[in-house]
Amino acid sequence: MRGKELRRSLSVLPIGTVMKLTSLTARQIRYYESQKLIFPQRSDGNRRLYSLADVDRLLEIKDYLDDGLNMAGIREVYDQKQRESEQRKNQDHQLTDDDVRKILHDEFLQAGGLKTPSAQQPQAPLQKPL
DNA sequence: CTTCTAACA
DNA sequence: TGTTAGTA
Repeated sequence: MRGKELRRSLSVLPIGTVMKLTSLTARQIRYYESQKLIFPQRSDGNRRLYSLADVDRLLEIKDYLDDGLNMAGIREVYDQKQRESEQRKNQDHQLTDDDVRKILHDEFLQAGGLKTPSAQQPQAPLQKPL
């Protein structure tokens, strides 16, 4: 269900290939990395290895540059998106007061033997959908 | 031959 | 950003 995302994240492209795919110079690609806009992996003898996701990101960076943004500005955009996705992760694992109330209530019924664990229909989900 | 880091007539 | 030097 996500084999494609996995392959998009596989870092196997040398900088030379990325140059052709993005029309950027090696200098620029390395510079953007120094500005923390991309994080290619390293391998072999300290050589940079890029993923297709990295290539897309570089293409995206080029667009932002055309829109007049500087390195710091682009980084803020990505930092912002990263913070938003982190909040979503926490949100999924945070139970609302109502959820806690329901869980406690269900456990109480089970402990009292007034209800069979098999006939559990209105069980509170452990986590909410996105 | 390709890539890397560091540096600048 | 370009470019070059000296490596790995």
